[in-house]
Amino acid sequence: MLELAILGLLREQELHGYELKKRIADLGGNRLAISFGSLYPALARLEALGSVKAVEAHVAPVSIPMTGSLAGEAAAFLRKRRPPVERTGRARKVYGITERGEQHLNDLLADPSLDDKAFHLKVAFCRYLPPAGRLELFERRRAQLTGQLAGAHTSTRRRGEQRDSYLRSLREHDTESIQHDIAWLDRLIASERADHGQAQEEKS
Amino acid sequence: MLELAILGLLREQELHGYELKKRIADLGGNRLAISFGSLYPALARLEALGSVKAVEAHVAPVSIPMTGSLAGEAAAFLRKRRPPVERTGRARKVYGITERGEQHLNDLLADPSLDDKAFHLKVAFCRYLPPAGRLELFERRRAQLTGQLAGAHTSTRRRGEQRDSYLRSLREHDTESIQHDIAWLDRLIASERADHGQAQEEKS
DNA sequence: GTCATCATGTAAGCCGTTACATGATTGC
DNA sequence: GCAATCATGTAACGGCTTACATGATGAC
Repeated sequence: MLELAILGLLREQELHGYELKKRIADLGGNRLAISFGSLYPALARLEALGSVKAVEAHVAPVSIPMTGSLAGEAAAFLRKRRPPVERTGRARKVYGITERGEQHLNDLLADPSLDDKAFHLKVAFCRYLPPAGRLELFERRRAQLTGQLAGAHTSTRRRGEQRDSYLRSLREHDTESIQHDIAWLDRLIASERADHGQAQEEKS
Repeated sequence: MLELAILGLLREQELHGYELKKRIADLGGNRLAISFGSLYPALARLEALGSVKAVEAHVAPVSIPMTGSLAGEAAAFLRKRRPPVERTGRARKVYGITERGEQHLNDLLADPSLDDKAFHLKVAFCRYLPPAGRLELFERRRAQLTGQLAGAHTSTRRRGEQRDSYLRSLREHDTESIQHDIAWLDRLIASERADHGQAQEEKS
């Protein structure tokens, strides 16, 4: 979950831990906020796995031109030349995603777990999935939600349930929320299929 | 969280572990499902704390009349008299809430944490809260959600954000969902205030 | 000169999970 | 007789949190 968020964000741009934390938090209106105590060890883990590696910061708009790719040795040299005292607080470690990391991200996006948080993240990064993978993701989630809706129907009306207006209101609101989610998924699915159809046409 | 669910359910009726698990799961359309590996230790913990105690099952509509309180010794005796071979699978341990447990439940309902799951459970059992506590619960949640909405406004429009239609759609849908939640809370709050007003009138 | 913010990390602990072990009852 | 379901528990492990430790920079 955390790793999905990290890799997804790094895939777009190199970032250091502190910044990653902020981005992850606002990736889901604070619902996905995580602590440093889990972020830094996660980064270390990903680095050990080779999914991520520390790189020189070309963070400030222009610090050293750096025309695109500047291989590992040079980057490492530059990083070591200024351990303390720069222009920033305690030395930042800027991370970038590796090729292995991109594969790792693909794996995480494909994995079948679909709890609320995981699904949110997967949608946030589903642009990195092939169209078929996206469609499958949306449809799996849809099936899951319709299942929950069916469950709500049959489970309703236990003793008490009827008398307690709060519980009744809660269930009603839940049902509406799920239906709202399903309607949204249906729009996503429809537009995905439309794109797919278009792509097919262009091929022929 | 687990303890809140257990105490909330036991406050209404005595139940055994296996049944509790099912009830907890459908208290939130499977979003709150928990495993036995956390349920049974939690029950043991609550029993050790004196919030809950094992009682004789008067589970089948009428088994033994049991006029109200029948103290621990007798209950234990009855329970031990039939370890295997009854009418049920492996001997069930039926739990009931104690007075300490009711206090414990009140404490848990009052505690300030308000993540999605905790809030869901608190609403499910808010009938056990005094009217003022309910109102406070709803309003704290409302404030939290409006905060998230404000955050979404300012954080939008990072690089990429604009171009990625999935991320845009996700944020849009999130915003709608939160607004839907707030509207629901507003109805709850209004009706709570109406009840409160009525209660006040009746007093005078 | 002191406070807020930026920045990285470690250690202890909580709360939950999966996997395993056990066994009785019911229905086919 | 065998599988599904009911029923209770333990052990190992995972992922995240809080609290702590450290320190630099910039603003006032």
